[in-house]
Amino acid sequence: MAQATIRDVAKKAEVSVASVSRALNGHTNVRSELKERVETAARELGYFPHAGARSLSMARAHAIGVMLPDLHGEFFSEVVRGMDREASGRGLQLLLSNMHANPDQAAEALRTMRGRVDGLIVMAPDIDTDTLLQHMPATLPAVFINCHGDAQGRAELRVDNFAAAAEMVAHLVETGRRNIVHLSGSAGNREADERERGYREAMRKAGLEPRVICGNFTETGGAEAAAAIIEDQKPTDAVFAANDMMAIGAMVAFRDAGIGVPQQIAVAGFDDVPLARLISPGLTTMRVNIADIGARALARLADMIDGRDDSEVECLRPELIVRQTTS
Amino acid sequence: MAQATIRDVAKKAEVSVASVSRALNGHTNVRSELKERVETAARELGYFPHAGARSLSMARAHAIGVMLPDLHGEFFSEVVRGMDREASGRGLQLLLSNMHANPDQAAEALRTMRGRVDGLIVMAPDIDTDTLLQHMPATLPAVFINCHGDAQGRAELRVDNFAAAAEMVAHLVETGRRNIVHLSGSAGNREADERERGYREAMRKAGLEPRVICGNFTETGGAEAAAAIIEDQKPTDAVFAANDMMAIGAMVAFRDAGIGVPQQIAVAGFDDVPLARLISPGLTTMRVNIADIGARALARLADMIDGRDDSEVECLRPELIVRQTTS
DNA sequence: CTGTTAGCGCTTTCAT
DNA sequence: ATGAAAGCGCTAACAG
Repeated sequence: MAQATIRDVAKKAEVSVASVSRALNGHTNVRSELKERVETAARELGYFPHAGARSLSMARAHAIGVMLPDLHGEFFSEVVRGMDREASGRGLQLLLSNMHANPDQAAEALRTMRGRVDGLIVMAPDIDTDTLLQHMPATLPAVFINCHGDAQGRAELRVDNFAAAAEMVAHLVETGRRNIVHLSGSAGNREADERERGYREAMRKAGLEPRVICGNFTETGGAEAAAAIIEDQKPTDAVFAANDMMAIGAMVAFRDAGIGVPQQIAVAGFDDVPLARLISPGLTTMRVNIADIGARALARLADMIDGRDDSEVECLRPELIVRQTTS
Repeated sequence: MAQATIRDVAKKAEVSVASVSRALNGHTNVRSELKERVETAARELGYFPHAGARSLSMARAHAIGVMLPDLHGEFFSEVVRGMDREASGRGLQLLLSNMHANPDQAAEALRTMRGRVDGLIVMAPDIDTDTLLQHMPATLPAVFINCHGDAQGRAELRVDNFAAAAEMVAHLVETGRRNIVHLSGSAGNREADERERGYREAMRKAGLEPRVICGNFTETGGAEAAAAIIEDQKPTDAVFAANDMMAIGAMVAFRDAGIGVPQQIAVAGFDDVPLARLISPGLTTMRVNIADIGARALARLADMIDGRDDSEVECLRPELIVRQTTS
């Protein structure tokens, strides 16, 4: 036998479907005797309301669509955890869609969200925002995280890579470093560019000469850069890598070459991956609070769904984590 | 203006809604001239089909409900990644629900899944399966992962924690360890219990005295346990933690205390989270292929939804990964 | 307080 | 090949 419907319950309790609906949804205008009869009938039939039908009728899905790229490890779980933190309190569920950097797949996923969710959180650093917007209803509330391109007035959330990188440089300068080399991230990557820009700006402000070595966000790249620095022989007392993995690669390479970290060369990264505090010496880095990004995105989206307009571009500021001290 | 509906498209294209439905869903019995008219109208109106209405009408949601406990980090992302791997190819989306070890919340989450998903994957090590079953439609296909209690003939997937833990202990004994302490997981957690049972059994078999410190699956817990071991001064040459994060916490604590790992104390974990091989020294552990669990659960569920019966209890056996050698 | 009825937006017979 | 109409399971006026 198929699942019991509200009509089956109504028949069994000898009332109308409207009364069943009222009774089960805790409306006050139902005699308690009737309410009890309905509850008994529902229990006996193993009845569960059909959330799909419910949301069609109420024009409210109580779900948020979440589009994420093929994220690895911590990052993925943290961002989802942050969303969940805000969602569960609001009675919202998360409909997940990983899009594997494939625009067609992403478009398809976006389309199938319509009518199942009340809003969308989209994180698609590799896909042009324009393309995405073409595949989602214009009236569907949405928040874009670190998007690529013009969000056309949609709500946005991004990480303030520029300011954060500048803050790191300022910190290094403050602790007496002068010859600070920047290991940049992959060319063309938006985050990498912003971090480099922050570095250059802060160096300029401090009256120091910038020196940039091109990297690629990998541990190996960090090691190679370290080798180049050693080879080069130019005076260097700090390396600021565009992410932690490069920083770690460089740090290990320096250590292997007998260079004291941080005594001779301080090494700083960006992200605060878990490994950053587990390695020794700890890595000074900028903590991007990933869970907060998810939480914030969801909170804003929930507000939009409740009718509050929002087309702001909000910037989350990473936090400086000092783990290398030259005492 | 609200979102365009199929009726708006029909009106604009001057055809019936039935034709619009047929045209847009690629049915063959539509004149191409008409089909084109419909597509144009849809485009001009910015029409996107309402997936919710669609699934009500077709009695098929093309979504899977996923109930997970409040998993930390890697584990969470890996299991979801595995599910996604199988789901996206089948055109299924994942509706996520984290239940925070709270049975009431879990029950509520389960109820709201009815009518939005075609099946359920439930992983709730802390909650009695009986309770869970009471809150889900009897006819809804479901796969239980590592559930706690009698699944009453429902499809099950579990990890052979008992045998795996025993294998780890045997390995430690084989490499000369004798005073092996077990850091247990959260009390009442089924996996934790099974791993402890495997430990005790293997110790008994080896004629060794078991020693268990209660943990909680967290890195901090591991660190605290290590402190207790150091404090305690009882001879200890190996620590087998019920999961990797505790093992890592303990390892770092030992290192900070100047204790050689693995020379003085070998540390072993369970799970093989990605971090386990990045940390130094590497962590000897039991590899639970987490992504595979998710993938397997989803594959079985998809089969059930397609009508294939399944009430099997499938056991996945973790694999020993040796990274610490005492040479 | 309770029942009747008209949708929510779509698919799918059943006619034509 | 196309249209009219009857649902899918529920909620929400609108009457009484």
